[in-house]
Order: sequence, then C-alpha cells, then structure tokens
Amino acid sequence: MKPSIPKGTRDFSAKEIAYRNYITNTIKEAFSLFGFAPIETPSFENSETLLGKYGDEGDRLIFKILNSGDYLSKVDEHLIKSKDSIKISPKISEKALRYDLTVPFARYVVQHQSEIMFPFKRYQIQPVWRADRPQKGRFREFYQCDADVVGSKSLLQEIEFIQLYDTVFTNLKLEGVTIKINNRKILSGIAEVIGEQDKLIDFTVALDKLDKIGEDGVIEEMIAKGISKEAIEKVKPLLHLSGDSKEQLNVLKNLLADSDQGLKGVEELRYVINSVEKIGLETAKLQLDVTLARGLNYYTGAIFEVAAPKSVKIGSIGGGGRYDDLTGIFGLKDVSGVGISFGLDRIYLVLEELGLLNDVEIEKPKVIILNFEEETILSKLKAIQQLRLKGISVEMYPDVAQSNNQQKKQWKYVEKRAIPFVISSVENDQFILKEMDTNQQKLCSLEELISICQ
RNA sequence: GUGGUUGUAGCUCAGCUGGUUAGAGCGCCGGAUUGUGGUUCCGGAGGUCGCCGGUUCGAACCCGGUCUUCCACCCCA
Repeated sequence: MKPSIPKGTRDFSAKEIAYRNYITNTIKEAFSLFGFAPIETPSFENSETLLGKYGDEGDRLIFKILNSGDYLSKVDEHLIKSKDSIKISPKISEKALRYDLTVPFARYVVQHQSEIMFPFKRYQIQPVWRADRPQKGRFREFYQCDADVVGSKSLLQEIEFIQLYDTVFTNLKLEGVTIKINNRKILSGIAEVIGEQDKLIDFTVALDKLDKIGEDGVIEEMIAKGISKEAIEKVKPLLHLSGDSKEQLNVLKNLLADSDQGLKGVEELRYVINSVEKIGLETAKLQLDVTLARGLNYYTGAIFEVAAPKSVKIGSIGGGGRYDDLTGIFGLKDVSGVGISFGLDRIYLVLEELGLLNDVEIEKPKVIILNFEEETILSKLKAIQQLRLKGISVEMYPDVAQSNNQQKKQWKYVEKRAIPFVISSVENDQFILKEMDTNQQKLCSLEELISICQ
C-alpha cells in the first residue's frame, strides 16, 4: 500500500512545527496581554449544534461523522430507497467535526452560563475542518486562533481588537497588513434605503466582490440576483467612494439619512475609527471598506477582515466582527459578543513567502557526542548525564562507527542538523571539543565543557 | 458543487512525432583517498512509468474512466 493522507491535510515536519509554534506563541502572548484566557472545546459536536448556522453552503462543507454500530438498521427502508441524502444523513450521522470556533464557543457560553462571569473573555486555538476543495492557502484541516468577548456591548471592545491585531502583526514583524473595517448596520441601512432589504445577503455578497470583479461585474451580479435597476443606480456612489474615512463616512451619512440603522452604523464606525486614529497603531493600517461584507450571517455590528501585504497573493489572514444574538439560538438572549480570528496557516504562508521565518530557532541539541569507539562509551554517557543535569541539551550518535565512512556519516549528521558543539572523543577525562562555527578545536575538562556550552 | 492542471527511482526532473533489457543529477548504502566530516574517485541497491480498461503487431508516450496534485470560481481562514 502506498502511504497517503486525505487531500487538504498535511504532515508537519519538526521545522514546520517550530515555525508554527513561533506564530501561535506570539498570538497567545498577545491574547493574554489583552486579558484573554484559553478554553478548548471538542473536535466534534452534535450535528444539530453546527447545522444551519453557516447557511446552505456551510452545511454542505461540514464533515459529518457516521454513527457507530449498525447505523443503517434503524433507518426506514423507504427512506433508504429514496436515496435522499439530505433526509437520510441526519438518521445515520448525529455528530460532525467543528467548522469554526465561534459556534462551539456560543454553545459553550450558553451551556456554562452559570459558571461564567460576564463580560467573558476567552481565546481558543484549535483546528477546524471543512469539506472544501483545497487550493492555495485553503486546507480541509486548518487552525483558527479566536479571541472573543461576550456580554458587553461597549465599542471599546472593537477598539481593543484592532489593537490586538496590530500587536500580533507587529510582534511577527509583518508589515503592510491592512485591517479592513465595516459595519453590518451600514449594509442593511443601504439595503433599506434602496428598498431591497430582503435581498440583503445577495446584495452584500455582490458588493464584497468589487475589488475582484470590478464595478461592472458587481452590477451584473446584482442584476442576476434580481436587484432592481433603480436600486443599483442608488448604490453606484458606493462603488467609487474616495477620500479618507472621514469623507467616506460623510458620504454614507447623507446616503443613509432615511435609515436609523444605517446612521447608527455610521456613528459606531466613526467612533471606533476616530479613537483608533487618535491612539495610533504600530504597524497595521486601519481602513474603512464599505464593500466588506463577509459571508457569515450572524454579524450584526462591526465587521473586520485582515488583508495580507499586497505583495502576497492570498485570501484574508483574519476576520471577525460583532454578533448581537449568536447565543440566542441556544436559548440565551441579549448577549452581545465580538471576536476576531487569526488564520494560522495563511499567516504561516505569508511569513514564509516574505522570509520572516528564517531567523526562528529550530529545536536541536546544543552538543553532540560522536561515537567512534566502543571503549569510551561509558565515560561519554557519564558526561552526558552531567551536561543534562546542567540543562544543556546533548545527544550521542547511537551507532559506533566501524569504518572511516561511518565516521564521515556522523560528521555529516552533525552538519545537517547544525549542532553547534561536537565532542569527537575522550582521552583521560579530557574531551576533544569542536565548535562548528569557528572550526576551532580544543581539549577540555568536564567543567570547562559545561561552562563553554552553557 | 463548476472549470482547468498534474502524476516516471527517496527528492528534482529527462524520455524527440508510440518501437528492443526506462535514464540523469542529488540523496542513500558499500569502498578508496582526505590527520576527525565538508574534496575527489570507484562500486551498489532502488521504478510492474498513479490505478483500471481500450486502440495497436507493439504504449511511459494515443483514447476513456478513476484516484491524486496544484490552480481558479463558489465560499472562506
């Protein structure tokens, strides 16, 4: 059998893990700096927890887990003969792999509401699964790093999340990141003003594609979705908004004069953007983007999306927003939440492409002891014990060299792993120590060895 | 879900319009030379050319199907 793994999944080498840990540690540090504490939820949930939360498209992409045992025996025979997958699947599958971290988190909040102190701040770094077709920066198993606050409607949270994004990308030394911000209330306000409330989703999805398919493309798609020509005519000014955020907000304010909701969105955005501008960001740029929609149906206020530096062609590396009633479907009303997510795998690709991972330390021993002759093994093992007691990582090449070639192989092993110190042999309690960087070699005692390598 | 793309030794790839025992470099293993590696040289192992079927006297190369890779759309991190 030829070994293989399912498409869209990956093995990670020691080096890749080192790089990934560097990224997640940077994110974790920032999360706790901002007062978030980690929680974890199971890899799979009851299907009813997940299904219907992400729209039809989302449901299609959820990995369903087949019931164990004789899962067909209890299914009605007519149903099986009907070959109706949608009706049969809930009968044979009651669990599913989580699709994101937000919905399981909402479930968690409701289920543990009596133990939780609100406002509740948590972070979660775990893999999620989607039955998608893989492509660049898109996998079927990937990691999300989410931070959310529930139980506070304060816009200060939005401001803090923007700062959190900025902190992480600053610490990763990633320059040129753009944090795009919009407000769902503005989008529904626009839909209201142009009289197309019921087509809000189609409208926003089309608008979202502006930078991808251009003005004509957006208009074409809106027509295809049945949005009236009058409505589109009213929207047109949006398609070429210009100027700084202040000017853009003023245009929006005029456009949305008849929509209370829309005006509220404008004010919320104005507050957040003004505050952030006054406080200042380290490396990231905050940008108002009225076309920013995001697919998820549960956002109700601010919407965030993080774009990688322009030189890297990849989808968004993070996103988030405010959802006023996510916990409502699980029976807990009026709990507002806001959160953001970092796409670990995409951030990795961006950093790698920009060469920002090259300086990351890879775990390896500091010292290696070569194994050229049987007789000295015991004294070497003793030295190893002493070095390890001092916290110096050290290993010995396991196989004794029987020939010149095998000695050569040991040296090659050292070189390949870039181990800085090599002990080639022991004579009368004196070690022959070679420092690979300088190529200098000297004879030293155990004490000297420890002080050099420490 | 739609469209395209890829698949030859462990890795990177050759293999002209179908023709006898399928090649290279690197790597790997053994050996020689090098004071303890990084040089040079010699030798060796390793592939039913993704899989199934078809066309043909004959296919790695043509056709169909299938799986896989990567990419774009949809959607998204």
